[in-house]
Amino acid sequence: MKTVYERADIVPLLAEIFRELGYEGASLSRITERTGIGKGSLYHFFPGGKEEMAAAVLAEVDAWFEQTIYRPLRTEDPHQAIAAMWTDVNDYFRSGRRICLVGAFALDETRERFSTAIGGYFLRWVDALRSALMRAGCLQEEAQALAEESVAGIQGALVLSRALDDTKVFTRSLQVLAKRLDAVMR
Amino acid sequence: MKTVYERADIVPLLAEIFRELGYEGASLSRITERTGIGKGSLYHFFPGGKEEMAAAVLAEVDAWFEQTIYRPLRTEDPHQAIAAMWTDVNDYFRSGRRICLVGAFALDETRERFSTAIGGYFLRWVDALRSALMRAGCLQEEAQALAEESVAGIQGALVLSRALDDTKVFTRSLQVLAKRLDAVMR
DNA sequence: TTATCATTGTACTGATCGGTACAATCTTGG
DNA sequence: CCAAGATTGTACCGATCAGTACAATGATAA
Repeated sequence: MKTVYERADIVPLLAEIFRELGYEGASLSRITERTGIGKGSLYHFFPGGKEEMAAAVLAEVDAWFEQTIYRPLRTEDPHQAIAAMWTDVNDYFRSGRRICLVGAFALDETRERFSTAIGGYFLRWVDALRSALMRAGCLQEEAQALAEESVAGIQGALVLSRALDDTKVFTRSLQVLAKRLDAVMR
Repeated sequence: MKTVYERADIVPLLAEIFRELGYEGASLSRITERTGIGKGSLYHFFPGGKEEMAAAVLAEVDAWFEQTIYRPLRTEDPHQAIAAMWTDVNDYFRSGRRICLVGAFALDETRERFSTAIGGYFLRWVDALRSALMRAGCLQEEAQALAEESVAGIQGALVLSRALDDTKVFTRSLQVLAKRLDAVMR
């Protein structure tokens, strides 16, 4: 018996493991144990080993946000795009039960390994949100501050809701942040 | 030649290492390498091994916040205590160059190990801040929401400023959060 | 001084780490 | 069908992991 995978099927499984265990905590044996995928397959699709696996996960996360969140913020109706962002983010992070892999990597030495990917993810999120806010009537400085506050607020809500083990903290935080943006968009 | 330590001298060194490397990333060999303290000494003071070391670090962090931040928020003049909180937090986290160990532990599986310590740290922070806000004239619900938003905002600012590698993001975020509290305290 | 006890450096253990080698198995195109 | 290449399971590698054992060294008090 032999199960055959594609690289595209493996990346989401890896993502969940890195999310739960962190980069250092995700050992090859725990990856094979949780996914049922042997080392042979893993090193066939990711010859660069664990670092390439994590890089692939980061790239997929980035692509999802780029397509689902950033691009609409930059190009579509700002009110609609921002409203969609709040609901998409709440769904994506499963009301705080799921963490932001990029944010978690930013906190420990893993940051050094993936600094450009991590920096780009947050830089483009803030930029895209600022763009939407400016098109909705905000001045540049105010839009920049609000965008930073929103993105940071999401990350902080993930930390706090997980620490308190309370998904309501996350959902409520998102509502507060959303209302703040609504208040300045005219 | 033999250097003699006390447990109280070791804990801050361990704290810095866990902060930079995370719980899984902080191996015994890297601890001895960075601190110059041998395994003999470490297991003499912390017979429970790495887990006891991390628990001691968490306890010291908690004690520092309890004494420096939480207690003043609960018992002293709320305006002064809140103002002191912002400056103390900015100093403690070195304008975002230093991370919150408790917040970082909350994000990966390390949370399971120390869930009560992690939950207590954030619960008491939010409670203390809410207490100060209520004494300053806030209604309970508003005070609770603002306290959660402030604590989460600090954690998020740490993530974002580290991801963007920009201490100004952290300091500016703290100023924005501080002004929001000032605005509702009358 | 000497006896006692706390503290430390070093050598060691078995387990697990990330990674490699490679033959066996599957899929696919001719 | 068969050949070629893609994919996988398993055994293995040296390095490092957390933790233990213990003798040597330091401080302390009688």
